[in-house]
Amino acid sequence: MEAPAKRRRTRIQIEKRDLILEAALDVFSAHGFRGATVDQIAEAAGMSKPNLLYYFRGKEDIHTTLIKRLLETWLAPLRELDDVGDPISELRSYIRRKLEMSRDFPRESRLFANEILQGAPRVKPMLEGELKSLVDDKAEIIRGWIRAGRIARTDPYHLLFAIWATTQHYADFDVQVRAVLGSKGDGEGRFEDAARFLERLFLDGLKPKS
Amino acid sequence: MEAPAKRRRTRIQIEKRDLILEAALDVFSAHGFRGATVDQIAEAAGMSKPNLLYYFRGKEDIHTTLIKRLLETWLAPLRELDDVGDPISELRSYIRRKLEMSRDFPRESRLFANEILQGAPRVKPMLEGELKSLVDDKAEIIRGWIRAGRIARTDPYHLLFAIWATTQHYADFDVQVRAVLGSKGDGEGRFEDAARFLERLFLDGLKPKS
DNA sequence: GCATTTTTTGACCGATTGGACAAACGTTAG
DNA sequence: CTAACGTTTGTCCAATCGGTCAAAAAATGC
Repeated sequence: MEAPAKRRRTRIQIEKRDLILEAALDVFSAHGFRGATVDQIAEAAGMSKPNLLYYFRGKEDIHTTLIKRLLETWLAPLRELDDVGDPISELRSYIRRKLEMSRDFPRESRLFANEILQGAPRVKPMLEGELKSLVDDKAEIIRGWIRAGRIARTDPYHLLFAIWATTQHYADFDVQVRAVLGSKGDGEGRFEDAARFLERLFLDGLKPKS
Repeated sequence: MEAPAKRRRTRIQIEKRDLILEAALDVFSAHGFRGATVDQIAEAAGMSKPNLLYYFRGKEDIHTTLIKRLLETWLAPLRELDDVGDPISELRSYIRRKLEMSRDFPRESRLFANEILQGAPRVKPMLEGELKSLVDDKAEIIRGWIRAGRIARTDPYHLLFAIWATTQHYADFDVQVRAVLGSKGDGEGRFEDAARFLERLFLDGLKPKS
């Protein structure tokens, strides 16, 4: 039979594809796209290379499938940001969720960082389309908060950039963070310290002047 | 004669080595170490591959030379941070200099980011040694400012992480920043906006409570 | 000038890469 | 049991990789 392109998927096909994507996430996030080899992924998934290529059309196919999946969970926290609640606690929980994602899904963060660093050859359209319009929406919400005097005057876009940068830093630059903190950064305490620090940094500076 | 290992360098050797390093910075920062090929670097430098390999022992040699050079300029701004002046203006100029480096040396920033993302295989010792002790020193200075009540109470390490993350973000995630800002981010105005935003973010939140 | 040294290159090499393929093996429905 | 379909693998291939080498070309010193 033909490779599983558009056809109905078997139970085995679903399981094996998941297994491969899990292994590929390990390898791609650790070595980048060019640095990763199909053999490495196959071995990490516990199967032979031709077997792996029975489930995916090729290296590129695995990578794009992985990134497509990642983007959904990656943008979820931002989607939840809305103006029904208190602005400060909305932003607080957004920062916290982003930091938790760096702690719980560092491989996904590094995979994304790698893609952007290389010039986003495979996701540029999504950045300019879906991401941009989502950010535009949320920036308008934040501007509304500013107009209503509920948070301090600030640039919504650069605010979001700063939140992304600071939270993802703990996943993407993990080696450096650990190296600098030394034994202090060994457990998971560095994430709690970071949470405390970032909350103070962003929120104390965003409260409306009283 | 043998390749230029320890021997005295000719005028041509100095010029060509610089030319190669310049080309290699382009290629490595755009594709990462594994993603870059010696042929690409040679072509970017306008010479044949064997000619390039006459000036450097190999791909690895080019990369380490490049990173060694980069680290000096990269840590310079942090070295200048001392406690002779006003804490707030010291931090302000540190943030500004780091942001200017992202604007003026984005390739260097991406080269470094790439290295860290891959687990810092070539600079881990430097991170745990030189960088850590430098940061420890500066953290002690910041703690002194806090004890003296000259800036607000905060975690010096995570403060530095946040400054690194936010400023380097504009170089490392440049494609994403441009995509989200759209036409607004076309010129160099985004750096001025970022400078204004970051200054407010860090310094308004760090002023001692009055 | 000429001899020596430095620089440049075309041709080549072994290793690794992503991928193709057909044959073998398992599984399942009648 | 058996035919049909799904799964797995050993083997192979062309392309690309980093790097070598000897010989030609250019520069340099006298």
